[in-house]
Amino acid sequence: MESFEDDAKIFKALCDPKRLAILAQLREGEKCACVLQEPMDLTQSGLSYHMRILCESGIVESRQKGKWTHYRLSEEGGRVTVERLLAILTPDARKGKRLSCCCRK
Amino acid sequence: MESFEDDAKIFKALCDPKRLAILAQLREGEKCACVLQEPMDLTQSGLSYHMRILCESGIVESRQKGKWTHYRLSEEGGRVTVERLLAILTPDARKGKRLSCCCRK
DNA sequence: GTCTCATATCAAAAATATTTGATGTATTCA
DNA sequence: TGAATACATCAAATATTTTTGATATGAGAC
Repeated sequence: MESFEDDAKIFKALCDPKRLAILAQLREGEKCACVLQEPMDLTQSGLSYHMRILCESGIVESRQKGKWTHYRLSEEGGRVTVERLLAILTPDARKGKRLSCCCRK
Repeated sequence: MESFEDDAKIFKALCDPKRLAILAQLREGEKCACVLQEPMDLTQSGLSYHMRILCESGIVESRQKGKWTHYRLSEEGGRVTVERLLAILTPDARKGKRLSCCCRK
């Protein structure tokens, strides 16, 4: 079972507008860091910081080729992310659910 | 079209372990604030802060009943959240995609 | 009406995340 | 080999989020 911290880390990757803008670029296909940085309001080290968060969440994968780093959406990472989201948001069907009663006292 | 900020706000609700723990409680069904707070390491105002973020994201709905506030997962909010996640993570199938070439210079 | 309870809101403090600029490390190219 | 390029990493500055404690609001009980 995933911990709340592990799940939080996945969704942390998605909660920043700049990272979402980066992901939007990656939907078009694999891109290297310099191409990703070009249209964005980010320094080189700023981009590197965000790419690390995206990669550590599992949502993005990277590949070295010579002096370039190429980034792409991870199929597996996306699958896990959707799976975790559904697990978090799907009501529990178990019997004997506690009611919303506040009159315990 | 959703803005990156709007989407970020949705996922911001999911990127904190305490909020994920609250959502886990709500999977069991509707609960009032005092019931939610009981098992958590949160002050009353701390819970209220997190509930606001969850409600503003659309993922949770609230209902007043006398002096109690009852919270529950929003079916519509969940649907929108999954939809946005898929939109963000699904590769773009458009023709003419830019390649990952770094050799522009 | 007054009292208590459940919750929201506010401002200050504390914690965490992001940005920035400098520096380090490979790698390519001359 | 030495210079330039692409990127990562680090520490300090800045910005944002979360926590805390005090106070406000509104409902029900008395």
